[in-house]
Amino acid sequence: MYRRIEAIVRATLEACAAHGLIALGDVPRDLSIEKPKRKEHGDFATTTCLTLAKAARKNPRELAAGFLLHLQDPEGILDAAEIAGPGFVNFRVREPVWRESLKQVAILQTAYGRSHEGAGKRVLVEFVSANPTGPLHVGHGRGAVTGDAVASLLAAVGYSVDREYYINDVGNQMNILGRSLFVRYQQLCGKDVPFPENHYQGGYVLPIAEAFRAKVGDSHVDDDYETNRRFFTDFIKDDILKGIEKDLERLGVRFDRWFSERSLHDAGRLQKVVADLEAAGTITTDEAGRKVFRTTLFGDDEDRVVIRENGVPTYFAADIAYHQEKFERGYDLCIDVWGADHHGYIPRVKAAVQALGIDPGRLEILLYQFVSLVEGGEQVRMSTRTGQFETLEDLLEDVGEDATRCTFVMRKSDSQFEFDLSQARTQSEDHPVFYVQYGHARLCQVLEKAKREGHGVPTLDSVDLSVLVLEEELDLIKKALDYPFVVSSAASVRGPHHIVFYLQELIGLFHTYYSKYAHTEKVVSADLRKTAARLFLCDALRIVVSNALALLGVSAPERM
RNA sequence: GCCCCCGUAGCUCAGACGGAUAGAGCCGGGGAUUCCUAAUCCCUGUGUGCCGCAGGUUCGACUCCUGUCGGGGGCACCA
Repeated sequence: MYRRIEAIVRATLEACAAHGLIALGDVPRDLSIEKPKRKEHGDFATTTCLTLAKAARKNPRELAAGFLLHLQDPEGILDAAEIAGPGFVNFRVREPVWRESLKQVAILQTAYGRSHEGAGKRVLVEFVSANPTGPLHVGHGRGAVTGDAVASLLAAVGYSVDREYYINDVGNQMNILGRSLFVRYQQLCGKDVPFPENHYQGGYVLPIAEAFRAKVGDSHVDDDYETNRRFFTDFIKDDILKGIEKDLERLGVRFDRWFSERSLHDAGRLQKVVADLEAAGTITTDEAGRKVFRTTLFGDDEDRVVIRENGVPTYFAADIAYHQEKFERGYDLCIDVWGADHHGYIPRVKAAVQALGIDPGRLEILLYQFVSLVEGGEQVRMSTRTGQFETLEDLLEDVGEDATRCTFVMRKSDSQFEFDLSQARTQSEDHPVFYVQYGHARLCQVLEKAKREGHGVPTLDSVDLSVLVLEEELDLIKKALDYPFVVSSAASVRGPHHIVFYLQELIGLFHTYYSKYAHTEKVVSADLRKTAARLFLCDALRIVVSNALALLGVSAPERM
């Protein structure tokens, strides 16, 4: 519907230009069709007459009058178009057009809401990518849900999307982790060794040490850790990764690929990319013998070391190679979902991408702000190293998968929010997600009941929607028809939270409708024409809600 | 010191490109169920929401610019 209004406005503007009212060159590409907040202002409104007034050197209202004079509505979908306020033009779409349009939902079914804006483009969303040094905590949950929902949104608007987890399985943290295992293992074997400072103290290491001992016995107690490092790090890393995968699976997050940083090292990609950039002159060797990437050439604050004096590459070096590798795989767009603590890292990665000859616009960094946990008014500090954190698993256990996902996805990712754990646990049954799910269940049960009484959802040709004359019914139709637009705009701003708000509004309208007419104009009644039309409407609503929930990764129960 | 994000109702948050009277949910009070699910609905609440504050741009600013205050985060040869 939005598109049809846009077409009318554009055609009208062209007609205006033909009559010399405005210059065609002044017509913006984006016509700013909006939905008025107030119902009296009609179904759609445009502000183009206000914006064009200046260039046309005309009074906005006068221009709007000219606009109406040349109104192009060949399909005759408009009921009214009028000037309002300083120069708005409000449109009211004919009711039969609205009703008829509802058939789109039934025609498209699960494809309703999808579009082709991203058709032919491949995008890679890389997210979570938490170091495999401990279980996922609540903060990671936000990154996981955000990344997953954004990926789904992009897929819904036609992109071919892959989800990827980058495993930082190289470096000092791995080393410390391996030693944490080693020492715990030694302690289990009865050896009195102190637990080193700054190592992973979390309780989760103990069962891993036990499993390790169960597997290898006491034979490695006296190993020299340094020479046997890989043995320990691999064991604990694999174990932790398995746990991470399990938590994510439970959250409904599945990756197409788990990409190991080590594989980049093993394939010699770091050396290669460094050599290439050296040849290009963007990496130079300094007086101390370090190789430095001159990211300042691309707008970074300072140059960044990629190969240390001792020849060991930095994490950044791996990241350059990783991004190069990602783009080489043929993605048109790469989205990295990072916690806000990494924001300082953006300029150098952008610089790297640019130095590699890739348009930095093809790399998008989506930051999500931290979740600050509050328990009974007290701030809960989180640290993997000290083992103090609320795990994602516990949260899932306490509040459930759907509420957890919804909690994260209903907030704009770049706003910080306070998560009250005690409140989340005690009030989990009041969560907005259930409001929406209940609405879905209610729709299903109405359809179910109708079926039991011999009323199926009518076919497209047989249904007569003209009997849907109640104001609430038209409101519902309009809202349902808004869905594709909501999906596109949510996708373009990478903001899945818009879907949640939309769902609440849609379901709210339905609950109101349902309750208001529970005694008078029920869906299933003796009036067969009304019953058929209303079942058609309910089924359309069910489709919209179910599609939207699927997009968010939240289940759509048929009964509750 | 420099950089990034946030600041909207008592609380948690929306507010798409600058537009008409800035919205939800939660919380408090009252009511609705012989009838498609009451995990729902309806009414209502104290609060004149100085949209953190002060300027600026504009016909018009919660939205854009500058400054300022408050909160969070960053400023590694850690990942």
